[in-house]
Amino acid sequence: MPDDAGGRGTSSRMRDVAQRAGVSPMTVSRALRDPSKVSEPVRRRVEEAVRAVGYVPNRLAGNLSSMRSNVIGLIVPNLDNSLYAPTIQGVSAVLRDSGFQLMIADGGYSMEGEEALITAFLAQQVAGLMLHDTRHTPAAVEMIRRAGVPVVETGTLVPDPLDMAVSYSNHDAARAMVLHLHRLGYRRIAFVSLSATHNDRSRDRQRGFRTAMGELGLQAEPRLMLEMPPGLASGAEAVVRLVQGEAAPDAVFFAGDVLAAGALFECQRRGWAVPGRVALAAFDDIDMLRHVVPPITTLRLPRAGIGRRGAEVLLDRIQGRSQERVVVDLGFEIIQREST
Amino acid sequence: MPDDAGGRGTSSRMRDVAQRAGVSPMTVSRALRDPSKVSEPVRRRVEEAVRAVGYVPNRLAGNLSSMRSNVIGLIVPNLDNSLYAPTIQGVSAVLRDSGFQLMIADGGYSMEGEEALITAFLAQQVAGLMLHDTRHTPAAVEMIRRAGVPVVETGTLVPDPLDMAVSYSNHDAARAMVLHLHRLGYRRIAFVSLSATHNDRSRDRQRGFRTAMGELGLQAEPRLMLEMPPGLASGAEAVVRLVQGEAAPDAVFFAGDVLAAGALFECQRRGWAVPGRVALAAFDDIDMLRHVVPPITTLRLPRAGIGRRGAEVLLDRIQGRSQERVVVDLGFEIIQREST
DNA sequence: TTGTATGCGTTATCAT
DNA sequence: ATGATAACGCATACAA
Repeated sequence: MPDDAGGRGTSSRMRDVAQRAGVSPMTVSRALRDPSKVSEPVRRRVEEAVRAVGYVPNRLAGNLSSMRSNVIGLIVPNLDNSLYAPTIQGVSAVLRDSGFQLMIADGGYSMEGEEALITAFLAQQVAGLMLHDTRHTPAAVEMIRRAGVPVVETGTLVPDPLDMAVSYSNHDAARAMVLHLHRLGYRRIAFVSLSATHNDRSRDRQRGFRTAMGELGLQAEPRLMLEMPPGLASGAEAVVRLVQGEAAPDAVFFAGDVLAAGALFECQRRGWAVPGRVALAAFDDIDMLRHVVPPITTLRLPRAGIGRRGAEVLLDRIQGRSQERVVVDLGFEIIQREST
Repeated sequence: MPDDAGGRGTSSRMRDVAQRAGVSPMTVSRALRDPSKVSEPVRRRVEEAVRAVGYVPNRLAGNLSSMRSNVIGLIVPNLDNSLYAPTIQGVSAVLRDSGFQLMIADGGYSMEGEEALITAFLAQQVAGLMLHDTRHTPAAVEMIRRAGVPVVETGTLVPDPLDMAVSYSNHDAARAMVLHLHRLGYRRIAFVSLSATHNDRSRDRQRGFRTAMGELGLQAEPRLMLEMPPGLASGAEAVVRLVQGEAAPDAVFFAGDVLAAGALFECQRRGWAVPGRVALAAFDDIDMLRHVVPPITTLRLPRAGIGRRGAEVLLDRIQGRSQERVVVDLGFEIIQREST
């Protein structure tokens, strides 16, 4: 239907614009990047020529020539999961009017996967990196160091970030929820999380749980600590196993929103009163947890803020507004609802 | 902590590798891109030199020189919403081992926003574009045509795609659900969707609803057709307004999973039997709908498949395996559950 | 204010 | 099988 006969379009270059405007390519370059550096009539002629030939600058060439880059690379463990949507959205919002573009990939919960992506992103000459994971292969660390690109780690607050960090403490958040449950009167508190093997967030949350239980002089019984695969069904299975087990807990703390929701739905199906039969608490405040019956007590994490602030500190460094290697703790909130 | 004294790292170039291996840069280039074109000993020396200097190729320079690109641009209306997560994941999975990178941005439900992003992506010299929206500004269409980049539109099946299309028919899906509800015995069917003004999917679903009602000889009463903002709360509000209105429906079809879930939770709160007092049907099968009580009847859409297949047809064209301008209908399924 | 020469790091092309 | 040379499209540095 288009009249290009199926062939590849032939995009115009700066030279074409220059000819049409009766100036040199260099003047076109200036007129486009800093109009104030060019006389008014020339500026107008260039603008007109740009429109006339439908000129779209080639940023590859521009970036190569200027030794700069307008691309930010973001690596998350997983894209299927909606968990990172708010973070990505936050990054995207900050980048939108900055002239920077966002390159995204998922590393699949493996350090090797992440390393491959870091290589690819560095090859792409990204101006900065945002990494959700906080554990990396030595090779990845070495590459990043050599390349000298600014990096923000966002998954959890670590004592020794690669470069910068913007996050919250998974350890402290988990600990805080346990203390909260204790204040509410719960004593036999169970903990359900995803596997900690390949996930530093889960690991930190487990540690936080143990820390709190220790502080309270309570037992962190192995029978009451479960690791489950992701998904609503896992939450359902976990709550059944715990409540019907020998050492039934009075509260179950799920280190994941989806797990908690799955557990609640299972309780609804079985007619188990929440929190009468068992109290439920979650980690991460997705909208759903507020609307289910009963609404679920949870931790509100700064997901979108991490994206926004992360992108901001990265741009600050890239654009030379700051040399600092900041570490930002965006904190968390406990949202007490009717499930506890 | 790193010993680079805070300075930008100085990455090695092909020339450095070449010197170390005692060959010309051109030989290094060949050794890296097509090892079979180089002698065995040279290949080994190059590999060793690459490792020794920690060489990471500069794909910007490579792309510029070869007039090719290894970047795919994806524009979705929204990133906050988890709706597009499976699609993005599908694209990402196909691209993972292809050597292509994914650039993502959100256009914010506006054609102007999309146009700006298309410009930015073309400036970035993307090899192909995936657009979720199927309506575009004339300027955007013209730019794409001139650039000659392959494009896949994924939001809904349209009669005249820009280039290629991989999707399902929102119209047919909505129609099918209405016919399904009718077969189940429902006659007063209400329809709740997002605003159709800036969303071609919503518009198609509304049309599908009207088509079906017409075919059934039923009234598509304006009182029973609501447009709501997104969110669980909207679904709750909608179901209350409808059920407590003068013309209470026996079934409400929500053109959105979140709206339907919000409605169900509201029914739970009010003790309204579902489907006794009112039946609920949804559009889009998120995991949650299967686990709530009662599970909600819905349409299963090929979200991930759209991402996968879309990326595949794009790569086929980019890599010259196909010249065809395919249009792929991935269909949909009705999932009958207990809410209807 | 504008233009000229040169280079960014790689690959295409043509030689050897 | 390997190398020399010339682009790719633009921006830096300097000259006019």
